[in-house]
Amino acid sequence: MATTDLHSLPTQYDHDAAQKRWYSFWESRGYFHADAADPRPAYAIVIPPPNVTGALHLGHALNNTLQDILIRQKRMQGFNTLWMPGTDHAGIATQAVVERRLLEEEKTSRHALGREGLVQRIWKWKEQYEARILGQLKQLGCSCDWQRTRFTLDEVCARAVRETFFRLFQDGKIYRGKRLVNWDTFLQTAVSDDEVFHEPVKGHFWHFKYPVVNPRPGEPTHVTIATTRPETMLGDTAVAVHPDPAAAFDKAETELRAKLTVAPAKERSEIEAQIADLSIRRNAKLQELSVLRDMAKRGVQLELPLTGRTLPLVADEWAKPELGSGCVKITPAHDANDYEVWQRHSEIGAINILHPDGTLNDNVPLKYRGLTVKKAREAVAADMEAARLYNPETDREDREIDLAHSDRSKTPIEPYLADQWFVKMDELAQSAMDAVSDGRVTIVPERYAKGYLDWLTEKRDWPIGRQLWWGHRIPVWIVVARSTERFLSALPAFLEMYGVTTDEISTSHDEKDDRRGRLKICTRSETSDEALKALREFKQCETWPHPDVIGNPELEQLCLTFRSCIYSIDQESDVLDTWFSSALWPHSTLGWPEKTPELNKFYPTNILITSRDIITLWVARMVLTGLYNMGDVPFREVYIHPKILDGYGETMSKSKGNGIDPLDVINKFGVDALRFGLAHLTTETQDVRMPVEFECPHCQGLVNQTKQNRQLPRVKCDKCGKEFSTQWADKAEDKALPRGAVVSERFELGRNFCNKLWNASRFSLMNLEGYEPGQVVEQDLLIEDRWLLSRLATVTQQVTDALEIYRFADAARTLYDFSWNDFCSFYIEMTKARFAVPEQRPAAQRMLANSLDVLLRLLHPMIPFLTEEVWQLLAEAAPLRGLSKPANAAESICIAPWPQADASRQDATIEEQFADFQAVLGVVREIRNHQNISLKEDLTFTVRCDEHAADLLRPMQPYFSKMARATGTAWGPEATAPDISASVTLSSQTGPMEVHVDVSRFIDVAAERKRLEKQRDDAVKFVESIDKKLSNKSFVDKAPADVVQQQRDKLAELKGQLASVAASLAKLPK
RNA sequence: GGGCGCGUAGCUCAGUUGGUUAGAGCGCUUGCUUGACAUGCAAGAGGUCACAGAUUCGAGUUCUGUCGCGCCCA
Repeated sequence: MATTDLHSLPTQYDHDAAQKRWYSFWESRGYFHADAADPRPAYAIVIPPPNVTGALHLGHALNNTLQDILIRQKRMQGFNTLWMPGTDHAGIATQAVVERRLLEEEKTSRHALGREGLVQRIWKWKEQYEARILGQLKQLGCSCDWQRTRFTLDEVCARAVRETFFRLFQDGKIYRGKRLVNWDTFLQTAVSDDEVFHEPVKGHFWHFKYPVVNPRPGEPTHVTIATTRPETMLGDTAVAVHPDPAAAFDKAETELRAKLTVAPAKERSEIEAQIADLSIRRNAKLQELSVLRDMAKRGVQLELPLTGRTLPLVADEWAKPELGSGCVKITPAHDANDYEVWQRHSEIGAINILHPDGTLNDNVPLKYRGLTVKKAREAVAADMEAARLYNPETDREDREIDLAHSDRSKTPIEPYLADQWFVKMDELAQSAMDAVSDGRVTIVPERYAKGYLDWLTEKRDWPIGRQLWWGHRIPVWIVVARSTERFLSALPAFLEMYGVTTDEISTSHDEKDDRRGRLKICTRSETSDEALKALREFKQCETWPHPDVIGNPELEQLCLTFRSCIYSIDQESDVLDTWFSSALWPHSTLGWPEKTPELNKFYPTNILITSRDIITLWVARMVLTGLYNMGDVPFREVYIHPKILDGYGETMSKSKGNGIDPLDVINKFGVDALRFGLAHLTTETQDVRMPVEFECPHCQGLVNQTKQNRQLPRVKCDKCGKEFSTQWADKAEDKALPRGAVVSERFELGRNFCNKLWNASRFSLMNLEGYEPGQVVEQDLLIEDRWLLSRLATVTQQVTDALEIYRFADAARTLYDFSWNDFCSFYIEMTKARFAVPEQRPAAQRMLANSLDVLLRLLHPMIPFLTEEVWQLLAEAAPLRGLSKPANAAESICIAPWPQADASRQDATIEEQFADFQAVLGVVREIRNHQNISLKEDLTFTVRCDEHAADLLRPMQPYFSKMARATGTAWGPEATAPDISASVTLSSQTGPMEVHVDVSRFIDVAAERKRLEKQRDDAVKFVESIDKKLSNKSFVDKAPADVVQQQRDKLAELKGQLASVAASLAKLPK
């Protein structure tokens, strides 16, 4: 490597240059690659695969920075370290994005392109975004093993998905049933509960009358029901009334009374009013509801208006006597609660009234078919009015309705009865609960374990099918057979001809949701799919014999059997939910189901780092599939990191316009600053607020981002008045303006810190000229050296410990304080003079090179680029380093050993000496400032203290001169104050010390009086508070003796201090 | 409705088992073109720790309640 002129390094850290230089260096040396054969103990993390829908945001930057910090530290600690990278195909999100672009840019649709065509287009999108995402991770400095990069839809993951599905199927844990799903009528797919958000919209509450068929005398002729969705009446299959209305009223009243007893005063009147209302209702309704209940028991039918159908009145607890009319219409195919009623009264049936696109289907009367929900609603209301079963004047209330919307298409969700694939969760969920309950998996912070367990406790079956094209196709064929027996007996021989053994398929036809003769065949491999494709072709071909069977009588015979014994055979068209494939991520990426050396070495991984919103969706499912497939948990620990919010406490998102692009931060502050800033804010408290600013591209001024301006395509700078564009710029005239980056001042801390380190390094490097390695013996070490080594030992231990328990902020803050205060402000300042003294220079150089070396290594996981930059420069100046046995430094800091805390260096006396020194130094500086004495003026001072303290302070003399331009003229119990002095009494570990600075040449009497009076007032207050404590008998009796003694000592000291302040005041000229 | 969390300096946050007069960064004030660093140096102002009670000799810290904010689940 070319030698660098160490005297010409820039005074500001050039982050761009370092970032460009070192990433490729690390990669080319293969430092990030893990070898399964490497015998060192393993340390592995799998990345939470970012989805290929878009680019990375600040949350990803945080998530990945934390992983990289651990990975880099563990690599330095000598582990065989693997960080497994990859991306997620994000089925619905990605398909939706690509479809939207097809529509916007090419005015075409998936239907025009076809399944293959669309999937090809999405692959193209994926290639583009994957490259971008992986590039971003590299810019962040992530030390992933890129050779192993996986994608949830690639062939390795696909094999794991297929094998898992097959095993679950074979185990009877996969079934298909009719279930109510959240139907997105725009995307025409089911979406999971997690992909749904609720938003209140203005709507109405409608009251309809349904006539009773043949009521007996005295019985009601009509039943009134209420609904927010009138059109769903066309799918009603029952009306429910409570089976025991009297008991229901009692129960409601008891609950209200219980609430009343514990309610705060101001809520009582409201609850009392509710109880009164209930009582009135009871009197008015109970009679009628009891009659209706009896009618229901008798099997009375109601007329369903507009349809010509009748439906039963049923007794079910879902009907709440205390609400509305007390009766409720039941639409099992379009309402979750009604669906439950159907489960209890299977005879009522369910009628789906919607097409997948949200228009009404053929299960409704002709005149409503094809109408949208909105149009149908109007039509139903009008027709009910015409039938005099509804009066818009009296039977319609305005109401705010909490309506479910699809997260992906932003359109209202329709509850919809559809065929759906499920995984039975009973045993699987239990296994995942056990793993956390018994500590095989630890969740940090601990409180998140509760949500995890609560969610799993419900053991809700996992809906895994999606009506999409982008994803792993469900490996199942559906056969509708005339004779299942004949089909199944012929199948093995057929498969054998295609090289498929019977253990490659699994069949099932015993689910209650399957019609008779309907058979599911799950295929384990592509080969079995090929065989079944051929079978389908033989079944469907119109001219027989098919050319492929000619000359093969055995095959022909089998095919003839199939042609006669089955109606159809089709491949399932649904794909699997993306979470099904990401659930396998920790073992699929390592090659499962093959027994690879990687699995053997790196599974279970050590830790998973993720955000709290996917603990259930992802973490829980990884645990249960890991246990199911591998028989062991996927990771030992889960660390949940904070969420970054904007200045208003809102989550950052692209659609709100309040998100930060990490690249903007990297460009402005450098990636090391970004990483350090992120680590610094990763405390145990969760949400982190980050006020966001636009950076004006004209004047670099910062413009606060507000709820108003964050949605605008152009923003006017309030500093220079010029305009710039934002992410919303769409029109050409807006786009023509220069773009204003979105950043946060919170990264200045990291930028300033990096610059500080850079300059400390620069100073060190400039002073290493002529460095020669050599042993540093104890006599070579000066006070500041021993102090620094003591501090360094402590800091090394603290940082190591903090990272061990994921206290990232503690580690960052410890390093920040040590680097800035101890290393820069004191050590470097104190040691500076030695470089000019030839006999002191070699030891000072060795000491400086060594301590910088250790500090760089401690900082490397957080700020990898700067530390590598300096490490390489240091290698030029001082290739052999170390105090006792200088040795060649590692060729890269990436692979340098993590520092060991040397406890023998921890020296209490030195630290005490330093504390005293710093305290006295502070006094001198304080007085210089208060007296407004220029730094050009020399000062003298005396210190009155005990001999011990004097012995510690005397050797520090040169440093007072160097760092405060002041000379101590007397130390010890006999030291006296100069005639005209400014004084401070302070308490140190060794006892009280009086510092008197001679200000005879400068005295500003008024300023000094002010200062002393403040000191006196503070001390008086303090004395009072301690006096109060000590005169409290129970404090003296009950508090531990050492605490009491401490207060007594303090009081004595304060009194001394007060006397000395009073004396100083008295001495001041009037 | 249930669960989890938060409320500490103008802003963003620390504060580990209760024990000196509660800390940091930014911002603000004053003074410094100090031979590493103005992205810097030195000094300073600024807090009834949301509110009310309880426990305790002692509470920012423990408990209960109230208010405000956020998130998750139903």
